[in-house]
Amino acid sequence: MKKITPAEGMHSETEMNASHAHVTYDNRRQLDLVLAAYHLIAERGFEQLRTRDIAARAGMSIANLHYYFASKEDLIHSVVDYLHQQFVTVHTPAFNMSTGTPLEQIRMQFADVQFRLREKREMIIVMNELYLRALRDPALQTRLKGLDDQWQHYFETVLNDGIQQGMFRKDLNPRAAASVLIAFLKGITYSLMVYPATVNFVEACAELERWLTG
Amino acid sequence: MKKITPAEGMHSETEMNASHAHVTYDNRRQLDLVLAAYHLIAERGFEQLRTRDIAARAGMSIANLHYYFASKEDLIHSVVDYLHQQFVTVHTPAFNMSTGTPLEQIRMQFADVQFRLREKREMIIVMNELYLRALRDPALQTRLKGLDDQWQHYFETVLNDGIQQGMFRKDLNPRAAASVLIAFLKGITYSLMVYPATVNFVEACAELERWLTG
Amino acid sequence: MKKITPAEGMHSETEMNASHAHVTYDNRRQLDLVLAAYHLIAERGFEQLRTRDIAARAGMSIANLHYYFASKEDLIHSVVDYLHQQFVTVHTPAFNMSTGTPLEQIRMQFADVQFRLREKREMIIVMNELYLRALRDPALQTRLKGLDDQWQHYFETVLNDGIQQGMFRKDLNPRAAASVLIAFLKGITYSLMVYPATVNFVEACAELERWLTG
Amino acid sequence: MKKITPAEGMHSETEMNASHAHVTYDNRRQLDLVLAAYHLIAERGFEQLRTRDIAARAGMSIANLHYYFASKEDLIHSVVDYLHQQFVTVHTPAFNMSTGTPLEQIRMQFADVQFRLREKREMIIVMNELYLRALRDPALQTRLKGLDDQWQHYFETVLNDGIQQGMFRKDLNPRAAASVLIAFLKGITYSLMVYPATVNFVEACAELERWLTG
DNA sequence: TATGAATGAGTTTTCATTCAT
DNA sequence: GATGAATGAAAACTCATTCAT
Repeated sequence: MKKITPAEGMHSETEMNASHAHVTYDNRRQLDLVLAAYHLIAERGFEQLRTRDIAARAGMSIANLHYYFASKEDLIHSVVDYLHQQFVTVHTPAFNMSTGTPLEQIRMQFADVQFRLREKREMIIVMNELYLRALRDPALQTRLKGLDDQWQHYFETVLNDGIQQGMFRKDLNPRAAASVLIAFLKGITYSLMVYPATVNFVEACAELERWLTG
Repeated sequence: MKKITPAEGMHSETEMNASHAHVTYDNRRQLDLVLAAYHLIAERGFEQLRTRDIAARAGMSIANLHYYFASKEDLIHSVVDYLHQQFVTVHTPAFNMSTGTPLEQIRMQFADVQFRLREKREMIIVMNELYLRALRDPALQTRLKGLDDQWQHYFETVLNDGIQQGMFRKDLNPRAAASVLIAFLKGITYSLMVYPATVNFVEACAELERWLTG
Repeated sequence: MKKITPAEGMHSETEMNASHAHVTYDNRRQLDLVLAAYHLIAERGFEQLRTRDIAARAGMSIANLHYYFASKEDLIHSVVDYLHQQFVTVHTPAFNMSTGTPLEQIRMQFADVQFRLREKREMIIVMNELYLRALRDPALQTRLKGLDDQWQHYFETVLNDGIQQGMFRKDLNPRAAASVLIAFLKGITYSLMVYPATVNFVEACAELERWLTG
Repeated sequence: MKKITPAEGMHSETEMNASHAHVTYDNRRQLDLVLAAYHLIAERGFEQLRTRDIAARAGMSIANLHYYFASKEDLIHSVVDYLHQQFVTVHTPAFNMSTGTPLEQIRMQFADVQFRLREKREMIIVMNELYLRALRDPALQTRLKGLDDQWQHYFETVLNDGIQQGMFRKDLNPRAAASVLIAFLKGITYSLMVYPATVNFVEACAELERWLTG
C-alpha cells in the first residue's frame, strides 16, 4: 500500500571504509534494499523477515529485489557486510580511538557504547540477531569473532599502557581485565537493548573505572 | 499406530517450583512437546522453528500438537514457562544461594554460570532467543525483567553484606557493582555461547574478585 | 473453478502386474494425482504441465498434492511408473503374447499397436514426451531402453521360430528384421499420433508381412 | 558494451531455399537468436527453454531479444523456419536426390538419415520436439505434414521406377512400401536419438533392401 | 540498436491450522 | 486422545515482457 521512498543520506557514508568486499554498492537501489532489510531485522527479527516487506520498504517489486540479490540469504549477507562496516565506522561524535590517556580511551569506549545505545539502537539489535544466527553459520561466527578479537586486543593495549603509566592498578591482568570490560559492555548493552534505561549505565561505568584505577 | 502410555518419568520434577500458571503439565505428552520445542529452538532458533518438527520430535502427529496447544504461539508460551522454571531450578550441584560468606556466594554465582555454560548450553541459547523475542513481546519482556531484577537484588544484598563484613572494598557502590557483575556475567555467557572456550572465564572471574575485594 | 471429480474405474486395473516398486498405490487420492498428471501431460505436454492444474483436475488443493508427493518431479516419477505398467498391461482385448504361430504373433503385435493408436492415444503421446525427457534423464533412459530391449528380444524369438518353421524367408536376419519391425512400429505410431489416419496402417503391415514371408 | 558488427558468415546460406516467409534474416543478430534458441531446444527441450538463456547465448540482452522478436513464441516460429530450411538443405555430402538408380536413391536416403544421426543430432532432437508441439499447434502440424508428404511422394516415385526397372519385387505396393520405409527411418532415428548406437543401423537397412529387392 | 532496471502474474513449495473419523 | 488428510494463505523465487534512456 504505502509507498516508502528509499531512505536518503547515508549513501556516501557507506562508501568509505570499504575494508570488506561487498561493502560498497555501485547501485543506490541495492543499498536501499540492504537498508530496508536492516531496519526490518531490527524491527521484527529474522523470524519475521519477509522479502515482500523488504521490497515494499525499499519501494520496489519483489521481482526487482531478486534482480539485485540472487536470494534472500544473499541479501542478508550484504546486510552483514553493511553492519560490519557500520560497526567500524559509527562512533560517538567525540570518538577518537588513538588519542588521549589510557583512562580517557576507556572512557571513550564507554561513551561510545552509550552513544550507540541511545542513537543506534537498531545497530545493536541487528548485531545481537546476528550473534544468534552465528550459532548456525560458521562464516558469520568467524566474522563476529574477528570484531571481538580486535576489540579485545585494543583493550589489552590500552590497559597495558595505563598500567605502565601508573594510571591503573599495578596488579591488573590486562587480558583478564580486557575480557571483563568487554563482557561488561556487551552485557549491559544487551540488557539496555531489551529494557532501556533500567540500569544506570554511567554509574556502572564509574564503578568499573574506580576498580581499574585502584 | 504406536500407542504411548503416559509415562511418569520426569513428571514430578516438572511440577515443583511451579511459581507460574502454565508450569505444570497435566500430561506427559504436553511436556514432550514443550521439550521438543525447547530443543529445536536451541538447535535452530525461532527463525527455523516448525510445528511439524516439534511434533515429529515429540513422537506425535501435528494434529495432536494442536490438541494440546491451541497454536504455535501458545506452545511457545509454555516453553517460556518451562525455561523460566529451569532458570530458577537448575544450578551447579554445589549451588546454595543463601549459604556461605558473601565472597563465597559471589563465587557460587560465577560457578553457577560456568556450570550452565558447560552443561546447559541449550538453556542459555533459548534464553537469548527469548531476549530478542522480548523486544516485540512486552509480556515476555516483563517476565525476563523480573528474573533480572531478582538477580540484581540478590547481588546487591550480598555485596552489602560483604561490605559490612569488611570482605569487599569499603567504597563499593552496591547497586552499581551489582549491575557490573550482572552485565559481566551476561556478556561473558553470551560470548562463550557463540564461540565457546575463547575467553578464560575463570581468569576473568578471579580478576573481578580482586577488584571487589580491593 | 470447476471441480472435477476424480476419475473412476481404472483403480483395480492399476493394482495388477505390479512389477515395479511404486506402481501400486495404497491410496486412491495418490492415484488420482498420477492420472491427472498423466492426462495433462498428454493434453499439454511437459512444457505446460502445472501442479495447480494437476491438483485441480484431481479435485484437491495444491497443498494436498504436496502431502502425497514431495515435489512435482516426484509425481512425474510416479507417472513414469504408471505408464510403464500401462505399457506392459494394456493390450488389444484379443492380445495373447505367447499363443499362435509366429506369423500370428507378429500380426498380434501389429494389432496391438493399432489398438493403442485408436484407443490409447494418450499413452502414446505421454510415452513420446518421456522419450524426449529421457534425453536429459539417464534413469528414465535406462527404463525406456529396458522396454525396448524386451520388445527386441521378443521379436527376435518369434522371427527365429518362424524361420525354423518355414513360415518366414530362410534368409531373414532375425536381429536386423526385429530392428526393422520395431523401428517401423515406432515410426508409424509416431506419425499417426501427430496426424491420425493419414497413413494406411493395415496396408503397410500387410506389405511388411509379405516381405517377411518371402 | 561489446559492439557486434553485422557479420555476413552464414548469412547467404540462410537465405537460400527461402520457401517460407520468415526464413531470411535481415539481420545477423536475429539469426544469432534463432541459432541460440535452436541449440537450447536441442539441449534442454522446450520444457526448459528460457528467453534469458537464449539472449545470453546469443550474447545480447533480453530486452534486445524483444527488439527483434515480439515474443518468445515469435522467436520459436523462426526456429521452426530455420529448422524447416535446414531439413531441406542439409544432407550427406554425397547426397543427390535425383541421380542414380532407384536402389541407389533408396541407399542415398538411408545414408542421409545416418549422416544426420551422426552429424546433426541436434536437428533430429529439435525436429522431434516440434512433432510433439505440433500436437497442440495446427499450423505447425500442417508444415510438418508437408515435409512428410514430400518424402512419401518421393519414395513412391522411386519405388515405382524401381519396380518398372525390375530392380524391386514386382509385387511391391509402392504406397505401402513408401510408408514402411518412412516409418522405419523415423522410428530408427527416434531410437538412436535417445540411446545412440544401440541398433545396427546399417544391418537393418541392408535387411530392408533385401526385402525390397526380393 | 541496445541495455539496465523494473514488474505483474505466475511457479513450486511451505506452513500453521482444521476436520472427519 | 490421536491421526491421516486436507487446505488457505503465504513463502521465496521465476519468467516473459516492458520501459526509460
